[in-house]
Amino acid sequence: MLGSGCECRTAGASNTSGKVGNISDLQGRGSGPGRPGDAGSLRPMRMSALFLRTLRDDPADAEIDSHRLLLRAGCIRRVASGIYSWLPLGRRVLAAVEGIVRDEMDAAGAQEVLLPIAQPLDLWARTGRDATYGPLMFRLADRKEAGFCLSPTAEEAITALVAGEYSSYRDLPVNLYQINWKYRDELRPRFGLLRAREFLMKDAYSFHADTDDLRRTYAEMYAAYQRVFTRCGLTFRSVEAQAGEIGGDVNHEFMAVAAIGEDDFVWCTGCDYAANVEAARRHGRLHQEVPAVDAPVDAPVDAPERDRVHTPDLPGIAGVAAHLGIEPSELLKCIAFDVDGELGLALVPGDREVNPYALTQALAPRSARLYTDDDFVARPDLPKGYIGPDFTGAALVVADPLVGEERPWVTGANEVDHHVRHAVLGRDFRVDLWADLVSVVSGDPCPRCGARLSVDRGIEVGHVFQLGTKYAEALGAAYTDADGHDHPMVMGCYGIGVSRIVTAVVEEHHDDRGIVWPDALAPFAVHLVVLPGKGDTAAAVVGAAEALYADLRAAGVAVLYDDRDASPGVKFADADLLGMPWRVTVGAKGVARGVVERRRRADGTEDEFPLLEAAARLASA
RNA sequence: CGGGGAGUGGCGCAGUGGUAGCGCACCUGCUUUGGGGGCAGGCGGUCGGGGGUUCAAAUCCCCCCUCCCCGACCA
Repeated sequence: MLGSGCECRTAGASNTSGKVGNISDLQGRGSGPGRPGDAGSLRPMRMSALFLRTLRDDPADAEIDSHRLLLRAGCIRRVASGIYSWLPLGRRVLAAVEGIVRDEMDAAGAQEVLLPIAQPLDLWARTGRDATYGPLMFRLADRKEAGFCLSPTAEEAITALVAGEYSSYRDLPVNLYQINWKYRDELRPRFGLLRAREFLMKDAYSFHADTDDLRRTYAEMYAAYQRVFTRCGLTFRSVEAQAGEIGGDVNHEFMAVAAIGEDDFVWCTGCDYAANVEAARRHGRLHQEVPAVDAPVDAPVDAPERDRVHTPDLPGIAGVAAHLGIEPSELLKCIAFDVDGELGLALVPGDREVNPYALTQALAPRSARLYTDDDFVARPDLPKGYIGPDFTGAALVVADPLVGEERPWVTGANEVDHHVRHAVLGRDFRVDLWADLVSVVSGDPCPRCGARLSVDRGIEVGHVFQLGTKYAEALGAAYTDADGHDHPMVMGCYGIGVSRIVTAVVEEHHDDRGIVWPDALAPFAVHLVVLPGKGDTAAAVVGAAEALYADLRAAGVAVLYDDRDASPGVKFADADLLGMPWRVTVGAKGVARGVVERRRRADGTEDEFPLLEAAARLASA
């Protein structure tokens, strides 16, 4: 599985060394000037001059560790809900992530562009997405009342751009990317940078003559993504995702494993199967024995006749189970859905939930969706909470194979405040269609190998799609083939949440004292602390620290020098909070013995160097 | 959008009708110096905004704004 360590790969073009934990990995990081999200090289800095104020107390509105620590460490400050300023330390981390992304995108053959953030709504009308995005888009009007939006993504803009430039199969393929701010007016921004309304995203778009060519680039980008997240120090999994309504066949999400993540994903403990909860399926009985559609099933001989029980004011599974003294799994849950305007019922055991995506998939090409509260209001004959599988108004009954077990069920009586016991498949109710319907839970069998599946939470840090021709057709991105025929270009798109990675990294790499930056992302490689003390030796200690600082600068080491007039406790606490990979202490104790001390933030291990050799040793450590 | 909570100095908080406070941070001085030390003295607040009640409003009433949390198809 994927480890959390930093891959043996340097972060910037000017690196000369590739050893893990090498301070020089931080040298010269950054890219050329003028790009959004480019902080330039990592210059050394005196802490007395750094724009930084650390917070001793936790901000009251920060709920998760990464948000709390990024605020306390002075990396970010909130400006509005879901909108943040990036201060120098945070800015450097963001730039480091950008550098890695840029490095891998360039290596994968993608070319960097920069598209406008302010985009005309007309452009979005051409694909109809101005309507589907709806209030999720920030909208504005210019002085002539022309509509604009702040780009939430850029398929339209890039496709229109390519359509205007390229028209021949000889031009293809081409893969373009940008790193730019994106805007989504989220229903509920939360968790700091995790669900923000303004966020930095790398979005790439590839254009191809055919699907085979798309698949080649898709595979290359997939591999590049794995390198990006590995280099960022994230523990992650790539998972199969549900093909959304946006179009496209194959797509994968990259999930950083995190308890506070907003997305569940499923992975197999026995093979490499992994999928998000929408796309995930368990190994159901469909794979072994599939009852014929509408086939009667023999009832167990000894099943008692079904009988009604009074269950007043108990429209929920848990309440009914408790009332009757049975397990939720003994109940048959009947979920109402709409299929092309008719009522359908989905049957699953009471301890299971219907996966709405699985239902939709099972009934395709018919259009199916679960009932909402409004639907129930429109159907007062349907006793929500007391629906049984034999409800006479149901045009279609779909059941998960878990319902095919030969046993009696407790289920709704189709009458408010009443359930029935001993409802038996084949005798008391029918099933029109068997389909995998339940959401996967931990412990379910893997659909590929049968081993145990596990459900975990993650932060979606990347997503790759094979889009197909939807956008090319809508925006006229076509090419002429060798025979002179026109075809729409086949597209892929590939996103990475750059600012979200920063939060995901802190979630994974911190302790109770502060952030523990991975080497590849740290704002500085070395946090140099001077402890002059009082007395005759103070000047000598400061002199030694100043000399070491100068030498490290000369050696090109990214060093943050805590030259403040503060107590040792304050300096050490701040060093722990800020989380640079190495802390180097020049104090009276050490200087008296002619040494400086070095401490690894990640594990607390310490060692010493002779004062005179310190700069050279640290620069090449 | 529904429910809940909160807006008082940079951060964390107290203050329920009568002169706006505490801790941290910040400034000055002294002291201390290997894990957020001590003493003394300071700077800093339209108490989210508007309206109202009152002799008097951070405090009571009305409206608005902002922020946070939970939920927003599982019967």
